[in-house]
Parts: sequence; structure tokens; C-alpha cells
Amino acid sequence: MRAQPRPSLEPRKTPIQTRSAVTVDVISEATIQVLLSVGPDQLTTTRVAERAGVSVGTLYQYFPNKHSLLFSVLQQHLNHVADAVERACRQNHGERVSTMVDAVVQAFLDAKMERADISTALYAVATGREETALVKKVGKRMQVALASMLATASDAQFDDLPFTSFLVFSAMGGVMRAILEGGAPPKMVRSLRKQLVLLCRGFLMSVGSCAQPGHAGGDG
Amino acid sequence: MRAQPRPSLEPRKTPIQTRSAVTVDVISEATIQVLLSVGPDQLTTTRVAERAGVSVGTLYQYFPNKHSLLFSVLQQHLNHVADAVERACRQNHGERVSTMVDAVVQAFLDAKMERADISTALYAVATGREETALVKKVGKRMQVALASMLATASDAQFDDLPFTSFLVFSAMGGVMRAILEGGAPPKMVRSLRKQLVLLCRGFLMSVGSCAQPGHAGGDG
Amino acid sequence: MRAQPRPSLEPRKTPIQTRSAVTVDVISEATIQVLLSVGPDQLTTTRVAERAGVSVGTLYQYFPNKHSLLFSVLQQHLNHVADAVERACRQNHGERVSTMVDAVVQAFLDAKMERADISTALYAVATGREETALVKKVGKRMQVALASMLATASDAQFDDLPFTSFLVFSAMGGVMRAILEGGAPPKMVRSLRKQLVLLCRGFLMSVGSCAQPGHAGGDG
Amino acid sequence: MRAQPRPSLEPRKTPIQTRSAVTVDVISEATIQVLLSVGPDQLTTTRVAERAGVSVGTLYQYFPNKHSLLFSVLQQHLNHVADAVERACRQNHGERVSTMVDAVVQAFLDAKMERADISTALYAVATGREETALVKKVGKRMQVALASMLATASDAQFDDLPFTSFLVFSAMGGVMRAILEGGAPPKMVRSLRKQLVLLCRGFLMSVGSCAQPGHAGGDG
DNA sequence: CATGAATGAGGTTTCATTCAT
DNA sequence: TATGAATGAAACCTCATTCAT
Repeated sequence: MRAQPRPSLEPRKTPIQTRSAVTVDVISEATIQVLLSVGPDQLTTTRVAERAGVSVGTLYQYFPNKHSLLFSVLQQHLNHVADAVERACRQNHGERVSTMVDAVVQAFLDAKMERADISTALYAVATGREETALVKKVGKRMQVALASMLATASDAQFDDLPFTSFLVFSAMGGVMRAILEGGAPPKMVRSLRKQLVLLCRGFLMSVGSCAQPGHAGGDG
Repeated sequence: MRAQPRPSLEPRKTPIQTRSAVTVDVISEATIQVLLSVGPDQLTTTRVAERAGVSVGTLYQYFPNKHSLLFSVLQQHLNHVADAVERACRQNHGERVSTMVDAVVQAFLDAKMERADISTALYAVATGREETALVKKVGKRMQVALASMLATASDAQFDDLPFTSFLVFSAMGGVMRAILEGGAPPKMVRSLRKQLVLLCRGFLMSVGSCAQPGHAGGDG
Repeated sequence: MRAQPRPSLEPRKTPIQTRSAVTVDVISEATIQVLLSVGPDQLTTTRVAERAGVSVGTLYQYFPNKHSLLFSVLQQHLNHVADAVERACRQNHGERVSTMVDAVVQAFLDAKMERADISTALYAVATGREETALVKKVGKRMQVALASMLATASDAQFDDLPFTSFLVFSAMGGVMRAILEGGAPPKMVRSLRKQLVLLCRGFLMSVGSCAQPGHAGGDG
Repeated sequence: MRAQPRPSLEPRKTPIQTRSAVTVDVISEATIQVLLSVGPDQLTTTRVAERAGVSVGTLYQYFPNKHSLLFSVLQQHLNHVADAVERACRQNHGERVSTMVDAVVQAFLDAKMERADISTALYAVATGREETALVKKVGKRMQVALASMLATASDAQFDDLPFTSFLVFSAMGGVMRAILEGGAPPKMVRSLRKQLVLLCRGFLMSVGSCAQPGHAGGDG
């Protein structure tokens, strides 16, 4: 039987016991590996199970269907990145824009590069409706975090913070993707960080109005 | 891991006669429609043929396999966009950076928005190895055009033009994608153009060094 | 001309468990039945699976493709026959030519007739390149066995044993085929054996030179 | 539409006009070529038409369906061989067995070797019911011719001429096939003729009773 | 809980045949 | 009469999913 009306995406059992948790991780990791080695079209549940060293049956104990497997891996990765960005934002409230940009770029880049293979593999997964929605949702989280940080900038004010944040993140996202799918030239990452900072800072400078010191701009 | 022959992507017969040419177009258009209505995973050659109002057999007369069908549609679209961008670049050699940015953003945005449905549908297609490679290749074309235009800017110079162009395009691409997949808010497109210009201009100002001090070339 | 991958002919999984082994046999037998009832052109994997009482999927667990299924059945049969002939040859080293001929004809005929239906059905299978090659290879085995037995004949010597054996077997093979495809008249088989013996013996007498002068070996 | 209840095998139009006759021949020859170059499984009507330099439509003007095309080619070849054999038999009534055997072997071998490629290609065609029946029928013709010749042998008499002829031809046929499918070693054909003569003669000597000259021995 | 053989709907693709031009 | 684009039934084969062991 083929996939019917897209049943639940929730993992089947919350792994409380250690063994289960390990199994889930093994399967998730195997998913990435298969994704990278044969691509999303050749990814089959059997193949993932094989690579994970478990039987298909076991895989289906932890994930109700193939879709949920991919979805879960994507979700995990996106959340990981968003968490990092949120943390960075939280820690830089009240700073100057330049500092903020440094911090966010750094956090975003590090989170993505930490497991560049995963980041790369997952682009091919974020294809369906639900995936696109998820990407959007988690993206929103980061945008909100960025926006509320920028609102506290000591040296600038912004008109349309939601849209501005949206632009910053989608631009950064586009660059990341191009880099990762292009097969990240090793040392380019170095200069990448600087350029990304320039890109974001340049933009924020353009759209923000300088705030005179001592004049803590009103609205949030 | 299974070896995949992935046979030729070349169309099977070059449509010389009118009827054939029409058929090919009908099929390509149907592909877009199906992509938009059911998504890439539910896209089947049968469905495409149905939507096109031809038989599967006919589809296979013009495309050797499903993959080549999708590839062809993607290629067409990307080339369309790249052509527009190249044209814009060619026509603005020697101008000031600001003008250049305006022109390129305009061209890119228009080309993408002209058939926003196609642009959107195809994100889900640019997933496999070959597709990614194609995106990269056509992207390169645009970057080269941009770079050689920027090299003639009357009011600025750039250090690493290839990388700079790469960044500009991947940033713009990222924003476009986010907008399109987000379901382009109607009037947002207006402001989008302005913001995109700011984004690119801001970045280029940051990385470029002003050319002739005191000589603010008078443009129209 | 189209390149044909013709992928592996190797069975997909060696059936270790009892259930599997049974399944493989059931499928092989069904293949024969279908071959006999509808002929090779109407033989489809679905039909075979149906007849075997399993699903197509199961069939494909054990045979990577239709071709391998037919090949496997052919191989099994040919080996069965060749084994019988080899055994007969081994057991009659040193005998007189007449005895040898009796033994070989008997073995060959019995092996073929034991499952006359299979023998008959498979003629239609030995059609492609690989099948022809297999027939040739297994034929060679029998010829070698025959040749090395004839070399030890107590009452004759032969010049060109390889070619002689080749002729003996291809002649016998031709007769067998004609009989089987003609729809073996029941009692004809009786006389067939005698005639086949005459055919082979007559030929071997013609090409072989008598060994012991004065001892003109009589008939068996 | 697929082949339905095996419609007529008769060529659609008897080619009275020269042009038609040529076309039919061109198509028949193309069939052989395709058979030899890609094998029976890859033989398609389109492929044959291409090779023949005509359109599929034209092919279907002369042959009602694919089956009839193959059947016709087979028939032509078999008749050609049978004609040669019949002629040889007719011309050697009243001769001695040895002469008869020489003549028949010669005729058979020559007819087969004249277009060894055709002979070889067609083995793969004589697979279905109708083809087998045809082979049998034409074989019968030759057997009858042989039998009625042997009945007039000046130096021997035979018990069961039908069966004897059947054996002679099926043995010869088997050898021919093995030689042709084995890829006829060039000079082997020379010795082949001699061996074939020995084979047949040896057998006929065994089963026939010598007739004393002048003594037209009755039967047992 | 784990296993992996079995399932079968359904996708991709072919190709004999027709018929409008 | 020749053409070859169009047809669509049907073949091959895959793979998500289940369930008896």
C-alpha cells in the first residue's frame, strides 16, 4: 500500500528509554547518509534501515512512515539552527547593529557548517507542502528573534522590522545554500563570514535610520 | 547503493513540424500545472499526459523519460531568466553601480515574476544532482555577466568580482525563493524591488572602493 | 541499436530458510507451467506469480528480472541433464564403445524424458545470446565427458575426439528436440532409444579405428 | 493495441508490381538484419522499417502484423532449403545409398550455408506454436522426399522409412544448428560435410538391409 | 520488541498498430 | 500509396508497509 492521506508526522513513540533514543538517532543519521550517497529519489526505507543496521520493521516502530522520517530529520536540523540563532539574538539585545550582525551571522553560519553534510542533504527534502511550511515556520522564529533584537539596537531604528528580518534571513539562506550545494570551497568559508556580515550590515544600514546616542527610540 | 543509468536528457525528436512543436509546449505547460497542483512527488507521467490532453505514448515521443521532462522545463525557465539578466547587464556597461543594480534587480525580478507559478513550481524540481548542476551552471552565466558589467562601473572598483557576483545572485535568489514559496503577498512585490536594490547596492558599496573622488559622474 | 543493460542474472537472495527455498521452487515450477500453457511470448512475470500463488513482489525478491527467471530455469534443467551424462560417462571408462554408447544414450534420454514437459518448454527459452552461450557451455561439459570416456575405449581409437563428441551430442540433441517438439508419440520413445544407439554407434564406428585386430567386437 | 487473436499470416497483397516486390524484399532483408544485430526481443516493427528505409506505415501495407512478418521470413527460408533438398532427392532416385547421402547432405548444407546469417537468425524465431508447426511441416516435406528416394536405393532396403528419414533430418538439423549457433568455424565446414555424410551413411547402413544386386529383397 | 518475507498498488516505459495528412 | 505522429493496452518492476514468527 502506498502513502495514503499523509498520516501523522509524529514519531510513534517518544523514546524515553535510552536504547530507543539511540535507535532513533541511528536511523536519523542513516537517513542523512543515504540522502547524501544516493539522493532523495533513491532513498528507500529499506535502504535507510540497512544503513542503520536495523530491519525495516524496526524503522517503522519509530517512524509511522517514510515521510515522517524525512520530516523529522529536517525538523531536527532546522530547530537546531533556529535555536542557535535565537540564543545569539537573546544574548545581544541592546548592542549596536554591527555587533548584532556579527553575532547572528556567526551563529547561523556555525550552526549550518557544523554538519554541512546534513544541511546540504536536506535541501533536497524541503520540497513538499509540509516541508515548505516547516521551513517557513522555523524561519519565522528566527526572524522574530532577529527583529526583537534589532528593536533594541543602541544605534539605529527600523521601520518595517518583520520585512527587514525576512530579507536578511532569506538572503543569508540563499547564500548558504549556494555555498553548500556548490560544494563549499574549504577556505571560502573564512571570507564568507566577512562577506555575509558586509551584506547584512550594508542592508541594515541602508534601511535603518541612525539613532542619536541618548535618544532611545520609542517604538518596539 | 544502486547504480543508476540515468539515460539521456536530450529531447527525443526536435519538433520541426508545427504540430509537434505545439505538442511539446502543451506537455511542458502541463508539467508546470501538475507540479503546482499536486507537487513533485505526485507528479506522474500519466498525470502530465492527461493534463496535456495527449497520451503517455506521445509524451514519450518527445521526452525519453520522466526526468528529462522535468529537466527540460527547468532548463527552459532558467535560461529564460539568465537571458534576461544577461541582456540587462550588456545594456548597462559603463554605468554607475547604482544604475546597474537597478537594472539587474529589475530584470531578475521581472523574469521571475512573469511566470511566478513556474518559478515556484520548479524549486521542487531542482533537487537531483543534474538539476543542481544545471542551476549552478546557469547561475554562473549570470554571475559572469554581472561581473563583467561591474568591471566597467564608472564609479567603483571591485576586488574579487567573481565572488562578489556570486554573493549578489545567491542573496537575490534566496530572497526570491522565500518570497515565491511564501506565496508572494501581492503588494509586497512593489516594496520588494526597492529592498532588493538596497540589499545589493548596500553590499556592493561595502565591498567596492569608490573610483574618482570629486568626480560624481552626472547620470540621467 | 539500443544498448541493453541486461542486468545480473544472479538470483537475488540465496534461500536459506525453508520457506524461501520452497517459494523459489514454486516459482520455477510455475514458470515451466506458464511456458507450456501460453508460450514464451505470452509469459509475463505477473502470470508466473499468479500461477505460483505468490505476488509479483515476491517473485522479484528472488529473481532480479524476468530474464533471470527464465535463465535460471534453463540453467537448472541443462545442469540436471549434463550431470546425468557426466555420471554415465564416468562410470563407463574403459568399456567397449558399444557399451559406452548405450550408457550415454540412456542417460541423456532418461534425463530429458524424466520431465519431458520442461525439456520441451525450454527450447523456446534458449533464444537470446546468453541462453545460447549457456547451452553451448553446458553442451561442452557433456562433450568433454564423452570425449574423455571414449579415449579409454577398449576396442577403438579416435582421431578428433572433441569434434566427434560435438557431432554425437548435436545429433542426439537435434533428434531429441524434434521428438519433443513433435509431441513425443508415447511408444516411439522405446524405439527411439534403439535408433539413437544405432545412430551414435554407427557414426563412432565410422570415424573410429578398431583397436585389437582379430577381436571384432560383436554387438551389445 | 496489442496483437489480438493472431490474425492472418498471409501477406496483405501479392506483389505483382515490381516496386511492391522490391519493397517486400527490402523489408524481409531488414528483418534478418535486425534479428542478427539486436536479437528477437529487441526487434520492433519500427526498427525494421527504419532499417529497410521505409515508414512503419509502409511495412504494414505489406504485412498485416509483426508476427506475419517474421513468419513470412521463416517460411521463405525453410522453403528454400526444402526445395533444394527435394530437388536433390528427385535427381538421385535409383542411386546407391552412398550417393544419395552425399547428394542430400550437400544440398542441405549448401542451402543452409548459402545465407548462414539468415539460418542463424531464424532459430530465434521458430519459437511459437505456429512456427514450430511450420518447421515440422516443412521438415516433413523433406523427410518424405528423402524417404521416397531411399525407397528406390539400388543397394539397400529400409524397414521404417518415415521414422528413418525423420531421424536423419533431425540429426542433421541438430548438427547444423550447433554449428551455426556456435559461430561456424570457417574451415570446419569442410570437414563437416564429410562427417555429416559419415553420420548419415553409418546410420542408414545400420538400419537398412543390404540388397544383393539383382536380388530385389522383399521385406521382413 | 525485532525481523524480513510477503504484499500489491501503481509508476514508468514500450511498441504494435492506426489513420489523418 | 507513403508517411510518421498519435495511441493506449499492457509489460516490467519498485518500494512503502504489514504481520507472522
